[in-house]
Amino acid sequence: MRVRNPAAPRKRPRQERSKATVEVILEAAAHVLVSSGYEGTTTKQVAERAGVSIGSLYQYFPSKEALVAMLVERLHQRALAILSDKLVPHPITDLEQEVRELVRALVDVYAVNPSLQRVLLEQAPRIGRLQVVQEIEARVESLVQGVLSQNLEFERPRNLGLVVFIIIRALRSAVWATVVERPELIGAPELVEELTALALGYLRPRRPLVPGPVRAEP
Amino acid sequence: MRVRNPAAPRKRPRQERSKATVEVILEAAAHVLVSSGYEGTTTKQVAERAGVSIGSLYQYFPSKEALVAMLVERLHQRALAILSDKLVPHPITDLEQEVRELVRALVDVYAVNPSLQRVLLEQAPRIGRLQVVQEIEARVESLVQGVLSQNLEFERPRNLGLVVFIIIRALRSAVWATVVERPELIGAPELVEELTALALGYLRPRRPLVPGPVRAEP
Amino acid sequence: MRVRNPAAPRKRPRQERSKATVEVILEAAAHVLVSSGYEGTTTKQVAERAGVSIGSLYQYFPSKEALVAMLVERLHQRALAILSDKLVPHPITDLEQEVRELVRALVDVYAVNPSLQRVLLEQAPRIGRLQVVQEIEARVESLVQGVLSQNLEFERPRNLGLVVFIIIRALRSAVWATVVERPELIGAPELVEELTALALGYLRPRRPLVPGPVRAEP
Amino acid sequence: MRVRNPAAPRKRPRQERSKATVEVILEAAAHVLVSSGYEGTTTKQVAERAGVSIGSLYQYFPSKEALVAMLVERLHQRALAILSDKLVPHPITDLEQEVRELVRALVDVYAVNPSLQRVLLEQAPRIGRLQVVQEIEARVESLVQGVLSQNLEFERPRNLGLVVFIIIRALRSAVWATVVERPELIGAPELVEELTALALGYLRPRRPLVPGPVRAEP
DNA sequence: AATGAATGAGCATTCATTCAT
DNA sequence: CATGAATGAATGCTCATTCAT
Repeated sequence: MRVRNPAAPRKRPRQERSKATVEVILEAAAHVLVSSGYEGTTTKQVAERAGVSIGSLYQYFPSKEALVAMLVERLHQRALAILSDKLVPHPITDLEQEVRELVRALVDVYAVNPSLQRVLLEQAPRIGRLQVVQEIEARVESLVQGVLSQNLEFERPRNLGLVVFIIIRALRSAVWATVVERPELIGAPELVEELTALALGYLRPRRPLVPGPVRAEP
Repeated sequence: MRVRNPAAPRKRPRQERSKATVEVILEAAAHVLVSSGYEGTTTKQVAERAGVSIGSLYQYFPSKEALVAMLVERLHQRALAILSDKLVPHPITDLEQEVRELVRALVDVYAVNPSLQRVLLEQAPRIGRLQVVQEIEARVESLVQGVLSQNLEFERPRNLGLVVFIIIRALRSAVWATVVERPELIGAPELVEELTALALGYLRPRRPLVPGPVRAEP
Repeated sequence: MRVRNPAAPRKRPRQERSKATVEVILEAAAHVLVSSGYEGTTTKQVAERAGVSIGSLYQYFPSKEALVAMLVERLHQRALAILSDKLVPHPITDLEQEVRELVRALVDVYAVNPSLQRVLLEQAPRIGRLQVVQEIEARVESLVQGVLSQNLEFERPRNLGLVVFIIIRALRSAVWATVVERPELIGAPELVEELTALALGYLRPRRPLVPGPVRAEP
Repeated sequence: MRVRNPAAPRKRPRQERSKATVEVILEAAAHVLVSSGYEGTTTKQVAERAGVSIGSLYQYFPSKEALVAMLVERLHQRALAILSDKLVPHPITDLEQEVRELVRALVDVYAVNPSLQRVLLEQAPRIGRLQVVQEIEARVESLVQGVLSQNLEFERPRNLGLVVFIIIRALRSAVWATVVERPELIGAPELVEELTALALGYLRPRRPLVPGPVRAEP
């Protein structure tokens, strides 16, 4: 009766050689996943590309799933680190500027190895729906809702939950699509401006959030 | 040894019985794909569910890939049919109403058998990137651009291509996410209103597109 | 979730070709099991020896275990058929003759392909402890006990259950050992005589079971 | 590529520490063999349970087979030690008593760690047919034959070799079966009596072996 | 000696596809 | 045209064994 959780790394490597091997395997896995997709990726391919034996791969990752799970976990830890700073509840003094920065952070998150993210998030079965992922999704949503609820007032009654749901999906997908289909736009100020306009135009608060010179358009 | 293009249907069935068999196989394939995912689907399962022999399946589809490709093609043809009506170049008299209807059409497109669309669009490797699909994508984009370029004038200079790219991705993903994650909202007028607001807020033309009473908010 | 019983044959072959394939596979399996032992037997070896592809083997037997289980079942069905006739409860008129015949039947059972029986009964994990086997063991024991309890009277009080347990093991192992270690003795009347003497000497009833000429030794 | 005889221990440990390590490994091996069977036992498991590295295990045993062989050898040496005392050729004065003691010795031999004996004798491939084992088998057989030939006279002409062969197998298997299937009977005087009866009833000499009071039953 | 990371042949099993009937 | 038996390359994974440290 082997009941080990197949998505847990087999051992925490302590020695240098081990750590290096783990890294080399993870890098190879990322590469192969990108070029072959989840199902198309074989542990043998990964081992070969990593320049280690198939046995070594299984020394550190008890299954193909565990290998991919480790990659997914790393990905999300990085994403969370980038986003959580900006999403700490706080009074907003300049909505436009804050949205702009959030958009920039979002672009940063998705701009790193998007092909890998695609495979990991879309194709990897269940793994993409991992605990960590769910948590982060929910957390981002509630952070955004928290920030908005304390700082916005709409012209008409709106379901804030739905607004948050929509704005997150809209922004994320627009960024995502840009990264995948128009990578040359990454880093262009124009992209950030347009996405900021998308968000602000949608939120469209009743009155300027900051006292200041009257603006033609709130 | 694959020598033929494996994504082309082996024959155009002309006889009634053949046509029926093809339909029955496609239905079975759709069903199995939804319940087992792309890689989890076996041609044998499909043949069994269709009530035909595996040999017959291969009579009509030279490969598993061709079978799935046929399904993808039909999906996109249906989507195109739904959308193209609304996207014929024409002078816009009521932007808000047109956008609302486009949003409704979009919801209609994605609300039909989303589980199947999910499998077909997300999991099926390369097939999702089929020629037909690319063409339809491009066509929708150019239709939207055509409509907008003849009817909109922005407050500030904007890259219309980028605007179209972004608005399409934003709307499409928001609809898609709703279908997948909040299916109970499908059909709710609230959803259509919010998505319409998303689009209009982003486009935000300088002045009302139609002569009429001055509105506080364009 | 595949929960098929792995020891059940995958299909009941109805067609001639199938039946022949099954037989050819079972023969090959028996051969390989004898020469390589249970663990040493690979499905590939079996398929090769049978002259069929590995895929065909799995068409008829869903696992290595199922393949061996089928062999075990056949073995025991044959054994039971041979023994059950002699063990129907009945009044014994000539104990010596009956024991002699039972011994002959026992020799017959174990004389057929003993090497295979050895592998199947000793090495095959759990399979050897299959339902059928347990049932047959118990049935033989109770049949023997039934026959003896109605026909024997001992000089001293004895635990009949233990007597039956011992006599069955002693006889069976002696036969078994002969088959394995002294196969040339199979069929020799001498062997049957000695084994009969072993059984009768152990049972040693108080008085002759049949009226007849006085015998020096009861 | 195995070049050395894989069943020979790699070195004769001379130092205390080495000897202790060997013992600890053997104990661990015994334990793991019992709980996992021969094929289920991995050298890694054994090393871990022994608290030594896998490298150290291979320092003392060149192969898994050699490790098991050492255990088998020890088992048989112990058995031989127990039995050979009773089997030194000597004039028999009280056959019944001698047989009884031999039976007791036999029970002692098999009653110690029967689970391990089972694995070692039944499952371990070929190892069970080791040279040492064969020798011991033959020696016991000849010892028994020696004792009997000098002390017994049968009513009818019998093949003494066959008699010895049968009685050894019958007794041994009955004891073995008891140990495995009815362990609660080990140590019960009843068991020894029945097995003694089995042996005496089979040998059934023409006349009492010792002068003394006439007995109703030899 | 001791360690444990690394090795890789080998295994049971699956499934898209072919082709004789 | 239909059938389904047959095919066999390919996969994830194990474990006895080696060898650099």
